[in-house]
Amino acid sequence: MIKERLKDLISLSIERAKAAGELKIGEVPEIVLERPKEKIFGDWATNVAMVLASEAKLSSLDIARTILKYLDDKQHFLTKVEVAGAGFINFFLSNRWLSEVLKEVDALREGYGRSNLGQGQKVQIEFVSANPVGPMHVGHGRWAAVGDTLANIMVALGYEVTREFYINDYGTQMNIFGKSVAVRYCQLLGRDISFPEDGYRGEYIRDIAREIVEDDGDKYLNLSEEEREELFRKRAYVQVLEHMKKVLYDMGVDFDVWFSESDLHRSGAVNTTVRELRKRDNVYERDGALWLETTTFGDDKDRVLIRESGEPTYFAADIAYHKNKFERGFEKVINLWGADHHGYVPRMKAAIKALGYPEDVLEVIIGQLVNLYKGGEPVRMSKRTGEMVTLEELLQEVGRDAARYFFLTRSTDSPLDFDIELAKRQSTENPVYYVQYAHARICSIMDFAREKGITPLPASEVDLELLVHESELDLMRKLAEFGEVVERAALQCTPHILTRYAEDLASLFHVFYTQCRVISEDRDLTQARLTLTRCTQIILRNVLNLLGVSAPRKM
RNA sequence: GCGCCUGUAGCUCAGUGGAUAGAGCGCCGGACUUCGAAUCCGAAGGUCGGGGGUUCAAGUCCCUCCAGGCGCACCA
Repeated sequence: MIKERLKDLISLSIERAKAAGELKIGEVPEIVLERPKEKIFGDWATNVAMVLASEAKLSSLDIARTILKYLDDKQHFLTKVEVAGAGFINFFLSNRWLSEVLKEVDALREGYGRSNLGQGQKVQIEFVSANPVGPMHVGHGRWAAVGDTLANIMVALGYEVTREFYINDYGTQMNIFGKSVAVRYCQLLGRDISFPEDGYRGEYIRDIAREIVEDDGDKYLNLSEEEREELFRKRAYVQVLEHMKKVLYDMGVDFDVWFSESDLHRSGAVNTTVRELRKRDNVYERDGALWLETTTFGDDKDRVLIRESGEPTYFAADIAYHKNKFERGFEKVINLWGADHHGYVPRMKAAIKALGYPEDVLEVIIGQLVNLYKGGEPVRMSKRTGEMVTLEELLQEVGRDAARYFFLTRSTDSPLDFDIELAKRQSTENPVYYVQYAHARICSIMDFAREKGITPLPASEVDLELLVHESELDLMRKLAEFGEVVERAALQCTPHILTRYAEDLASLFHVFYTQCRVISEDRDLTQARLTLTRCTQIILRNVLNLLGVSAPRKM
């Protein structure tokens, strides 16, 4: 890596200056190299002179000049080094290293951008985990896109990733769900009973009931209320779950594990977990309930594990779930939760500590909510009235590529305003089409070359030093950044930076295309530019692939 | 009241403690006899919510205030 070579070069220079008595400092600090925002400041810059200023009791400019004086570029991969601004040292690399980048891209293809950073570390990413009592909303779509993309990125970096969906198929809401379907069923068959106050009022409940009537008629009318509710709960649950799987699959998300909360109760895992917490002496009884002392591990109040009624809480099951995750050997567990659950984080972390696991094996990404708009007007959504736009409808309206891409353009810390009208109306100006257009354009150029009887040569046989135009160099520099961007997206859990990268890359290609003719009479230059074009195509595909967005040949 | 997130161009948002704060959309003006004009070029547009502090350097870190969102269950 060029960056490491530069660092060594700088360290060495500082050592020499020290030895010569021109810099009176202790240890040579960690050399920080950054990519300047402005290319007039070179390919890389370091702030080390400014960092040393106070210690060496010299102006940062003087230090920078001293470092420069002792810099020894034996290999001549630098074309220029300068001191600038408040004491930056800017490094300008020869264009040869950019040619090397093209050769690497061309050789590695879809492997470019991948690495073994993760070293096979076992990571579990739990996301979406929507309650199986109704259709998913657009917020779930955001977590689906973010979680799946993060998983793609981590897989590319050599982590062993499991995508997991936790099914909350237990507890009061499931009972209410069964009851809601049962009441609608009876109503459809002419019984005059009122709908429960806390029931799910969505139209989909009626649809499910109607299907049951169509399939089996009135044969469940004679069952007891309890029997009917239980039967319908199971039947409706399966239907809802299958539907969620289908919608997520249509969105390109394929979970490895669908983990049932009920199983934790059935298998006794919840009881075992509570017993272990008891054994560790972190629980106590009060008001007839069993409490976990989460406050000793950073929570602001203690939490109930077993209710007065003897039923374990959702929290107790969730602790058992996380214990199960660690028992399965995951070294890192990432949960994506909506902002409406952020208050839950300290208690979950506390529970993990209470079980004796280190706190940082669990990382919770809190994603802000999605606000839906239609033509500038907010769309009111309410679970109670059942008035909502489902993820399925959104996908049908705007399409998978646009939906995924849109969900990934913003930081998870920012709420996402999703205007359906806008997304549809702007469909041709949507950034996703901008990026895809660049790819389609490249495909078209490659076809054109073939029609002209030109066979593109491998990068290693092409004179890439011919690529000297500003737009060519800019494009190559952007290609060179890809690996770092992918790594940063993984380490900071910020998949959205990939969409920005994709747009930058597409933009630089469009500029290059406008300013440089790819296929011309100059055979060597044509080959060089075809190589650059092909490498751009490869990276566009790689980044779109990570985002789960298609790279069309034609649009 | 307490906690978390947010506040950056007309709008929607980027911005790993560094140099002249960026992009898309919108608005205005240009560019197709030649590889895809779903493109490109140019112009306009900013007290980075306010005030303190840390630092050689703050949109970024700390404190405080203001505004908005979301939480604060023996619900899930």
